Amino acid sequence: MRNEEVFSVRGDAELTARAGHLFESARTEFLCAARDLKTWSQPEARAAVRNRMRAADHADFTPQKLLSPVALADEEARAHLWLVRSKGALVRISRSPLPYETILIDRRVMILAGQETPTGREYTVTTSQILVDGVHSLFRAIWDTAVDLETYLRSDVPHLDADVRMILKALGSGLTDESAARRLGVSLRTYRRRVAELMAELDADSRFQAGLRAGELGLPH
Amino acid sequence: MRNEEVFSVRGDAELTARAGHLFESARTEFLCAARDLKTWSQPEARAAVRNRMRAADHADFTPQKLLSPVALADEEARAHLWLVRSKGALVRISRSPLPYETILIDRRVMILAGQETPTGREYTVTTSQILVDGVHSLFRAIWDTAVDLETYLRSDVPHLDADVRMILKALGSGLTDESAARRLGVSLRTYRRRVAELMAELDADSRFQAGLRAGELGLPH
DNA sequence: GCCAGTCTGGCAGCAAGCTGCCAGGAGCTC
DNA sequence: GAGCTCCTGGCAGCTTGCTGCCAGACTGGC
Repeated sequence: MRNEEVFSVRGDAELTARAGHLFESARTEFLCAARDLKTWSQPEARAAVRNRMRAADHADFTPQKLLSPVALADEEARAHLWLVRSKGALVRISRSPLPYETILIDRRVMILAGQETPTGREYTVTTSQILVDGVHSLFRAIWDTAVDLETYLRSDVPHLDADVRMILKALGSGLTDESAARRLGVSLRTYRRRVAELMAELDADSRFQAGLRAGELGLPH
Repeated sequence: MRNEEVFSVRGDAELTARAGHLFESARTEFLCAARDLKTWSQPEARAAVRNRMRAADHADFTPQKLLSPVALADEEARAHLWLVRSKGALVRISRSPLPYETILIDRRVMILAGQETPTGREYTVTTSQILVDGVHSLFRAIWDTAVDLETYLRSDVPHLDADVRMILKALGSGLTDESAARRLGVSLRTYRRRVAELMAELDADSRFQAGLRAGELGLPH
């Protein structure tokens, strides 16, 4: 393998210096997987992608951002994501943590970020076609099972809420309302009220649809 | 980056020669993502893993195989998977194609397979920690959303069946049985019969549960 | 205290879903 | 054609789910 196909840099400055042009060179595809929005914060890279966005007609250049749910933790982050989205990027949320950030450009270049260290984050840049293709297919696999930002937010219900989880669990276990209500120690009326609320939150017209949504979002987890 | 951290080989013989010892060296983790069972067919590698399995106490060494649904196409493949599973490996099925095969050993070594060529398949082997960690986290993400072999087979229904898809779609769209039956041009009785059959196939007691299963399995796709 | 707001559970009635039964019809073999 | 199987759809009766309405209970503020 030719040595120049893989190299590492340490710190954002060095990354910008040695790989900044790669961001500019994006032509058809810009895939980004990250835990949150902090990693790719180098202004230069952002600017490069922004320029690219401006220049391109969006039909053939749509960045795709794949994030874990923690990226939605604060309002600022959400606002930024909506902005990104409004500019034509696709944003999806994966259930998994994605601790190591990844960027794929035009199925040609891959940039992987390592852990933060005192001397700066280390990045590995590669153009090895096998490595890029392999990671590309993994990215696609996660992308396919991730849910769209809008869908995610629309049903980003308080599922931390223990009550709702109980209802979901009861529904998912296939009990009748009567047994479920008894098991949860509430009246039939209240149980059904809860179910109706849950269905409203999931924007579902039927229980089947509610189950479907819940399953798609992986809610019982 | 030190050059020896990444190298490529062409053909199974060369892979075995230069990386065979890595298979033997697996101590705690052996992750494998593949489209089907044909790729990692080199007897030497298989034997190495088998040896490893025999030697280890299974509590701290469980290979994890992640496959796409096409791996279940024929009976022979299914039988093999059951065998693998009975020996302690975990097998999961991902909805995505996974065209490029990946092996991760002890979070230390990664082997990616490229496309088949006339002179043999090309493999890239790397021990770069950043690359390995990055791919490892992507693998984990897919693994988390993939379904267990048993679960998959239990409900590996003929969803290729256009009829069933229609029913699912109708249910998923939140129509009442009456509208759905009208839309599908069947009687209410028949529609409900179909729904009941579907529920039986999904092993569901309630429509919610059926929806949940369907959602988990990504059936509307 | 009194008032407002929120949550609960019973009741009642309707809508939706489920299923056993049976009558037809299509396609098949003999 | 007779006999058979498989599928369909109507009917009927039952269960389950859904929801509006109202009464009671609790909380917090004034």
